[in-house]
Amino acid sequence: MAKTSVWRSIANALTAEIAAGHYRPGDKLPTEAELASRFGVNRHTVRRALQDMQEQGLTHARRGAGVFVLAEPTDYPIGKRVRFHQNLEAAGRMPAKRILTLQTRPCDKEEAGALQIAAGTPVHVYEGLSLADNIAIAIFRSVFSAERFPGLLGDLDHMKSVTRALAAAGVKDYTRASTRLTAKLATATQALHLNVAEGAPILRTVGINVDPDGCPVEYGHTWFVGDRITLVVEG
Amino acid sequence: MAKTSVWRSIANALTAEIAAGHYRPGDKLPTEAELASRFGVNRHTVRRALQDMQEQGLTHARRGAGVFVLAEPTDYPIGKRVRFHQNLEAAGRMPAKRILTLQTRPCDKEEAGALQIAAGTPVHVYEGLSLADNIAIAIFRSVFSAERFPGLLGDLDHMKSVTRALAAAGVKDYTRASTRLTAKLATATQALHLNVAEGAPILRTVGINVDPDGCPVEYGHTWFVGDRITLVVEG
DNA sequence: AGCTATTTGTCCGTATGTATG
DNA sequence: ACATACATACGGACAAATAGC
Repeated sequence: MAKTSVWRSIANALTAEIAAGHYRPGDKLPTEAELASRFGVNRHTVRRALQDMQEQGLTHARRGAGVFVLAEPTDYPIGKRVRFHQNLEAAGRMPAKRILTLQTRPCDKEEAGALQIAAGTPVHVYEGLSLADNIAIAIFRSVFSAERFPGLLGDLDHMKSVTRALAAAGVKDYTRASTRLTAKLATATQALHLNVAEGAPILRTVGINVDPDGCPVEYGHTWFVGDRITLVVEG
Repeated sequence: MAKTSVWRSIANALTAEIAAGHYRPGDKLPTEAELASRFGVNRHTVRRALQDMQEQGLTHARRGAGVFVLAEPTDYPIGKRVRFHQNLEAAGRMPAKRILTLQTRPCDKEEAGALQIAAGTPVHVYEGLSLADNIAIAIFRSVFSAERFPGLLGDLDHMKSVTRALAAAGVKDYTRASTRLTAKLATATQALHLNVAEGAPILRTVGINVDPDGCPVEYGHTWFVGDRITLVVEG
């Protein structure tokens, strides 16, 4: 059990209050002095917490004015002409893959919506690390319907390939229906696995793969190390 | 001219020394106390600089051991099957565009290589801000050959559209030949324009647009606000 | 316009905790 | 066990930008 520092717990408390809607985007947070008084700490301890939140893009400080909550992230549609067909296995450049977790659990609402299944339905979750030249390149998480693919977990375990495991389950081909790209900052857990600093730039892709009938088969997240990686896309 | 703080100049000095190869990846930097003595500042001022470098993924501190230089960034090719056809004008969702700079200057080596022209050849540089709902979405920079498009600057100025300006110059259609995606951290200038915190996550795309003959016509960079937007790509 | 109080930014100094070697 | 080195927290002081009068 890691003892959490005071500034980190303050950052968590303020983040939770923003998430709960206590402070809305555009709102001004209490002054550093007020927060220091409220939490019973020195102003610098509050500053450290606010700095952390600012690095995560949650807040923004304006000297002389105050600390303000930034706007909620909004999606930005590029349009139908945009195509981003991503298939890491097809790249032929994935020398190593390390399995972090393989488990079956009830899906949450987001996963249910992506896979078009009922919430709470069991799903297989495959989390792992992609390495190239023994350097961590990305963390990925793939979610599949456990009802549709009963034996997928065992196939993934020894095949270590989503494509081949799906092929064994009868899905000969699948295509990327949609991909969303965002830049994020590395969390502590991600930083640990990817061997980067906490707060390092991360390129996150969220995608849905569908079979030839258009039925979703995989809901995948990938977190690439931003500064260590450039996705080179040739059309 | 903005007065740079002491910790920032220290961070710049150390970053330059790493870039110059004075410290190689894996090397241990001098201790905070030694650096404080060398720069004639308090240890906390050095810490602020080291923290900034760590956030950028340049260094990593291990308590009790020291501060170490991380590995150099490397490119990561995905492969030829990957397609990412991006055209912001085709999205139909770019309500506002603000011109930051319009100028003609000699191109550098990188631009020369991308546009397949000789180094030092004059190029038109179009820098601007993309806004949606009066919120800054991205900074872009487009570079064109000035010899091939003599009157482009004026067209860009009043059309405010790359597509229409190129059409006026005889390029009826152009396609994205390649795009490279990277996650970055916002620089001070970018943070200012995009109204985000310095160090906020930035999604950078670097692309080359070619005419139907395959000849490069535009070399473009775009810096999206990572947390404020998600690139939604539908295939 | 100026002026003033407020608020964040920077820098210093000190002390103590915690992990490393 | 010990010295070293980074992590955290406290305190004070002044500068710089902002907001309100």
